[in-house]
This record gives sequence, C-alpha cells and structure tokens, in this order.
Amino acid sequence: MTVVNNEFDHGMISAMIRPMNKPLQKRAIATREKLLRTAKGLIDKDGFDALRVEDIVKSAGVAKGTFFAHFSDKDRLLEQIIGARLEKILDEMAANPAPNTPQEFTEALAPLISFMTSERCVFDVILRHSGAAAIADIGPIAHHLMRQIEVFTPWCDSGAFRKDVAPEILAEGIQGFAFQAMGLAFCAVSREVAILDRLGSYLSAWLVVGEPA
Amino acid sequence: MTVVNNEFDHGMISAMIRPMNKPLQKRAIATREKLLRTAKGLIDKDGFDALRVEDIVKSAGVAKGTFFAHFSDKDRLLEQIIGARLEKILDEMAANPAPNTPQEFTEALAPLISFMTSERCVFDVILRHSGAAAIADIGPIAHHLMRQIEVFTPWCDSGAFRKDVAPEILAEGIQGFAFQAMGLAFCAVSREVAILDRLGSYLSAWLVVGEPA
DNA sequence: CCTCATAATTGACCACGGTCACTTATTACA
DNA sequence: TGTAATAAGTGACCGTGGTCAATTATGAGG
Repeated sequence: MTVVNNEFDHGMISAMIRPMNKPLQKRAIATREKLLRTAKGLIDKDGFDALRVEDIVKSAGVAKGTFFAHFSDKDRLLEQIIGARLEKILDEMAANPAPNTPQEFTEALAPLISFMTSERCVFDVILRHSGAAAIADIGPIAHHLMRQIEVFTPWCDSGAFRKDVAPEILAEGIQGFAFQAMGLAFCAVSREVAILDRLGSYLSAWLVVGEPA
Repeated sequence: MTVVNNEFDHGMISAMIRPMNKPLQKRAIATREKLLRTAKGLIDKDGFDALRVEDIVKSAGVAKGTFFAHFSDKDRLLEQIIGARLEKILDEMAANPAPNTPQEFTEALAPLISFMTSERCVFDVILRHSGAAAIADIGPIAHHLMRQIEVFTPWCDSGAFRKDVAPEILAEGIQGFAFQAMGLAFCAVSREVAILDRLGSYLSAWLVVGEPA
C-alpha cells in the first residue's frame, strides 16, 4: 500500500537522475526518513498549504540541497505523503460493504472527497499527478487513482447499476464525475455538502438508466 | 481576494473587483491594453509556459508594480487571454451543425481539447479556475465553462442521445469526461489521439443506452 | 589500516512571482 | 489657474522553490 518502491529504490534514487540501481547508503536512508517524518509532523501541525521546504530542512537539521537530493521537487515529497493518506482511506473504504445505489456510492466516496478537498494544495497536487498514462514514472498518486478504479469496478459490477456499459468504464466515469464535482465546488461557499449533492445527481444519471423524460 | 479595498487601494489593483464604479483614467486603460497586447505577442512567440511577468513589463516599458496594479496576479492575466481564446473556439464550434452521435460529439470537442492541452500551463490555469460555483467573482474561464454547458445542452437535446437524463446533466457530464480524459492523458506519450479515443468511449457510454452486456 | 572512487551533503546563489512605501500625473473645484 | 485629493506608476525588496560547484563521509579493494 505504501509506495511500492522496489527493493532497489529506497528513495532518492528515483528522485534523482540516477542511471542504474545503485544501493543506498544507510545514512541516506536515515536522512530521507527524517525528512519525511519531519514533513509529516509539520503538516499535522499547520496543514499542507503552509508547508515550506525551508521549514522542513531547518526542522530536520539538514541543508536545502539535501532535500532536493532526495526529492526532485516539493511535489515529489507531497506525492509520497498524500499518496499514502489516499491509500489508507481507500483501504478503509474497501473494507466496507459495496454500495448498491448511487446514493450509497456517493456516501462511500465521501471520505476520499473530504480529504482531497481539505486543502487547496492537496487538490492541486492530486490534479497535477492525475496523468496516469505516463507509463514511465507512475507515482503514488497516479497509482492510487488506478487502484480506485480497481476498487470501484467490482462495486459497479455487483451493485444495482446499469449493465449496458463495462464496469471499468462506469468506474472511470465515477472518478471523472468526482473530479468534476470537486473542481466545480472548490471555490464555492458551501463546500462539502454541495460537492456530494452534485456528485449524487451525476452518479444517479450515470449509474442507472431511467425512463425517457 | 485582492487585499486592498480601502482608500489606500491605489491603482486599479482590483479594477475588476472594485466594489463601486470608479472611473478609469484613460492612461490606465492604455497601460492595461499595452500589457495585454505585449503579453499576447510574447505568447505567440514563445508560448504560454515561457511567459514571464518580468518579460512582459520590460517589453511593455512599465514597472513591475504596474503589472500587479492591473492584474492582481499572473493568473488573472492568463485568465483573460486564455478565456478569450476559448470563447473564440467555442464560437466556431457553435457555428457548426450539432453532432448527432457520440463520435461526432467527440470530434466536435476536438478543437477545444486541442487548445486546452496544448501547454501544461494552459490546462493548469483552466483547472484552477474551473470552480464556477463561486458566485462572487466569475472570471472569463469560469464563464466560458458555463457557456460550454449552454452550447452542449441543446446538442444533447437534439441529437440521438439518451432521453432519460436531463440534457443539462448530460452536458455537464461531457465536460467532466473531457477533463477526465485530458487529465489522464496529459502525461502520456501519444497525446491527442489517445485523449480523443478515451473521450469517445466515455461519451459513447454516457450518451446512449445500450443492451445489457 | 590506508586509499581513493563515489555517494551524500552543504549553503551560497538564482529565478520568478508578488509587495509596498514612495513619486508623479490627473482631476475636481475654488 | 492654483491647489488639494486621489489615481497611476515606480523599483527596490521579499519569500520561496530550486541549482550546483565545492566539500565531507562512506565503503570496497589492496
């Protein structure tokens, strides 16, 4: 569930332009871990939006250059942390019973949506990394979005939903509607309620086929 | 959002956000026009991604502060320019005959998608301003996205598409799928083709109801 | 235990968006 | 036309993400 780094990639490797799989010295592993731990601490204290690289390195007691030796940019660090949180939320969702109606589906998605829209920078980072088609470097967030589809697909298949469309397509559509709803509602005054309402009506239309109006 | 709304608000800082009708001096109008014209010229030459505020002001022969007196931030300038281009594209689309199949719909969307994904920063700016729900300050891009719905809705109504869902919902769904397809494909190697292919299968599923598989 | 190739780290430095106290131009009106 | 009020414009300066040549620590082979 965490980042699925392969055994050779203990960290900075992928971040840097390293040609081959060179083993990491344990000093480096410790430094990387310390940076991640420190960043998480600062986020817990002040939130994602307020996170500054300078604060991280000061707090961790390393130089700025060290940070960028471990994470090619700030986004890469955020990707790790946000990706891990998304995975945790998805794990909990997957443990619940599958939804059987559009309304239940919407409710099931609520925890994910709540986190994704909790701070502007979280949503932005996720959007920025939602390009999953890059076969080259699939990061934690792109990976998570693919896992969402894997979780939603059997739900689409087992629930009381339309069967004229492949469940994978239904699942991808749900993800698209969720982003649409989050994007549209992000600047709104009434936040979460409006998002879920909007998403609910999308999913009703998407998941079931009604009578011609 | 612009910080200053009080009497110390020199400059049209909030030209567009200003609470009351403050008449603009024509010197200011000329300056603003010059900034826009210069920016467009630089964009035509080097693209959106390469645009730098410093280059604009240098090229326009004004101070940096002047820029930010006219546009509260760089995004606001980009919003104007990108919004205008989107509107032009949509005008041309609206002049064409309405699509009658999901495939035709996809093709009709191609010019818009092509521009939106032409440069990373264009897509990012559009995403950032896609929050249309903010009744307060609807910018050109949010306005355009609403106009998209207005254009797509009658198409959904008149075409050979499902009638069990209100055409407005269909239209909003199409917009959502388009963003989904663009986001997913943005990092991909094979660009535009993949986007349109993906969008095509979304729209086929969304716009028509088939036989249960 | 040395040596040396190279992994890891450092911090001064840069790019670029954005700010603000101040100067200059315009306008309202006496 | 003179002058006060305020709109417009200025540029030195800042915050923050990111770079890189130089420096120090590590560890494999002698």
